Amino acid sequence: MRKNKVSIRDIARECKVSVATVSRVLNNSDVVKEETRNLVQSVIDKHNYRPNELARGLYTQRTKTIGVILPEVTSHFFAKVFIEIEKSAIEYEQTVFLCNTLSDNELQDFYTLRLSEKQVDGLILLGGRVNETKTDVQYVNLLKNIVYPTPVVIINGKLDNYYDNCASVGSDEHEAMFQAISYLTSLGHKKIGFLGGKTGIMSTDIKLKALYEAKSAFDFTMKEEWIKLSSYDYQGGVQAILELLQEKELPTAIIAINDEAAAGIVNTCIAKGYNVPGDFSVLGFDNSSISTITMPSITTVSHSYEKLGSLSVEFLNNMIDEKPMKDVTNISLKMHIVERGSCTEPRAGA
Amino acid sequence: MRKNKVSIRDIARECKVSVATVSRVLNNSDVVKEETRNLVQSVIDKHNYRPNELARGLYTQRTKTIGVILPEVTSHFFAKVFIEIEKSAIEYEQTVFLCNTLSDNELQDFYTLRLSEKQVDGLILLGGRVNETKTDVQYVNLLKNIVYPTPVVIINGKLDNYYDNCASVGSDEHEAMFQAISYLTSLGHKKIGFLGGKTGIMSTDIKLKALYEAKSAFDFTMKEEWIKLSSYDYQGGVQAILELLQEKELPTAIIAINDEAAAGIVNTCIAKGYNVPGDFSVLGFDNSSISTITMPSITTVSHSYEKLGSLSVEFLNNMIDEKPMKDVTNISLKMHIVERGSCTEPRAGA
DNA sequence: ATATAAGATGTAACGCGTTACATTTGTTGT
DNA sequence: ACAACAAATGTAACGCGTTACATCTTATAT
Repeated sequence: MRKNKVSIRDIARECKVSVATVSRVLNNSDVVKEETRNLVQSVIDKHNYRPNELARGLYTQRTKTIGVILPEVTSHFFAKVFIEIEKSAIEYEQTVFLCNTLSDNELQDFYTLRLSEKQVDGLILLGGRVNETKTDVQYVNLLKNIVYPTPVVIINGKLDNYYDNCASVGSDEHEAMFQAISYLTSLGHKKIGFLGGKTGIMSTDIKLKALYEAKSAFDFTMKEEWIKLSSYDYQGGVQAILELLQEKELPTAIIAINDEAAAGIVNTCIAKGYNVPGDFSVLGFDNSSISTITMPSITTVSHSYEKLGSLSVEFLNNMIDEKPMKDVTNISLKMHIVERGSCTEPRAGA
Repeated sequence: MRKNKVSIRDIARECKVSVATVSRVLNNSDVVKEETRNLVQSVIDKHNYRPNELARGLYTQRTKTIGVILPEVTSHFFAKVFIEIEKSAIEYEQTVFLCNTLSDNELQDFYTLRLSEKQVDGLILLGGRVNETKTDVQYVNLLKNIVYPTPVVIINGKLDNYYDNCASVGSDEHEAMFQAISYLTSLGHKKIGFLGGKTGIMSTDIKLKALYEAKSAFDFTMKEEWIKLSSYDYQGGVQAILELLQEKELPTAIIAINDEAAAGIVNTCIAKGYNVPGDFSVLGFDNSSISTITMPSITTVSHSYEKLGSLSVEFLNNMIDEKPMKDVTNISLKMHIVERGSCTEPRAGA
């Protein structure tokens, strides 16, 4: 096997000291004599020597590496969370593998396995097959059999009844929906519709549930015909609003499953000659970049991205270091409204 | 040091064979007797044993891992290229570290170092401090001193005069600009402006240069007052078009530095009561997701994302495997126009 | 039946940094 | 000057998979 760059033994030889001493210098052990340390350090610098993290990890059983598995970074939501995860990971001196499953189960299995073989210290799962509505048994078994005991954090999901070493962090979309309705009713809206999304997917189910529950807490009407499900993207919004516009009676405010759908709704309304927010106030979710570029820009309920990232990394590292997590292994973060241009009071008499 | 999961020695012991034999089974060596292979495989399956990639990499000097360093995955362009890189990497059985520099030089240095310590087989640099217009000497020295001889691929940049083991892949933005102008003049436009971007940044400089050069090849006029530089984002587009609208004479077609700026231009024009594409045809670059959601949607010059990703990974792996690269170590890919709604022939008499 | 080749498996060194433990050097006390 | 202890450094095993080389079986040839 061909020899790699300079190794710790090369440095030791040149300094006429043992590898242990060089290692001590590398790890800032305080037992090394100042003089020796200087000598060793100078040789290290001279050769630009950097310890091989593979060898180090092999012995210490710690790679300072974590894996993140999510559907697609091209989605703004995932990209934002990822960036925050990375920012936090850096504080723990960790580097992160990013794996995009493209919503393909096989690919998710494959990456999970790969990351495990690469001895990641922990795994963060995002938007995958484990959420509050459903748990993919097959995938959970993979985790149990192969990745255990590597700690796992689920973002917007829950797993602790199935996997020992895990925690979860998520946004409280139920409460967020209440905030949304509170906001719209306080503007004076009494007729609220809901567009986009798909049943069976967590964030749709949660929001719909909250919508029904909110009826007793706030003063508004919400008819079945004002709920049009479709999908999570721009086209989903377009399709849903087109269906809604068929109805004889219409709501004055529309809550969209997310900002992409909201953008489709806003643009379609305008194309059809309606005024937003004049005829319809449109409220989105997620605070995606798209929400700032439509005309009007979209008022939205935002995740606490930074907290989402930092808490998941913190939880993960608590588990990695086997620190007691107390009772808090599952946290729901509050979302918050970001006011922009797509919501106002309803037109008088509407 | 506490013992990790099952190791190859555990498997060997249970099978009463040597570790070499187990290793042979793992690597599908054909010298193992069928019977032995079955025995070993059954024990491997029984324990869900997976070889430790750290140990494997330590010996083989190959981690099957590559690093990608870019400014920010939240930018759609980078996210799209990244996804394509990952898709190709999987074919080489490689997993990828993603590092976001947030355009911070120190962070870029830090990650470069980290990836090198982690013994990545190769590095892909994207949108960083090495491009065709400028080369950050300090960073290049870091590469030379620390990461060498690890191969490096630069996307949209060039480095081969400075670093031995490198290649580059990029989009031919010069030619793309000619395509853009050819397209607009063929629609009948004779007055073309250019908005957004910033001199000193490669893609602006290249496009401007092409714009001037195109004057002799196509029949159109382009006045200095129709060039308004600003930045690469939505706001940059807004700002540039507002400045342009101050001029007494206006172009009929506008080329934007990218789709984000184009979106700002389109929305601002509409807000100011102009019609797009009626009063102004607006042409963007990059084929970002934003180009499909404005009204009208934006006609754009797209990168060949898939090729950008696959070629950079292919080049990288050629270098990793020390395959001869022939003369081709720098490739410029053709861009192509994606027609959407923001360009038509100019209004009669304009 | 014996030599020779081919097939199968084992042995041990290797890649490289870390650390428990052993050994050497230096210091303080009397 | 020598014990007793502290400080500094060295030795070697370890983490774990791979592979060159050695050894042992079994098959083919004569």
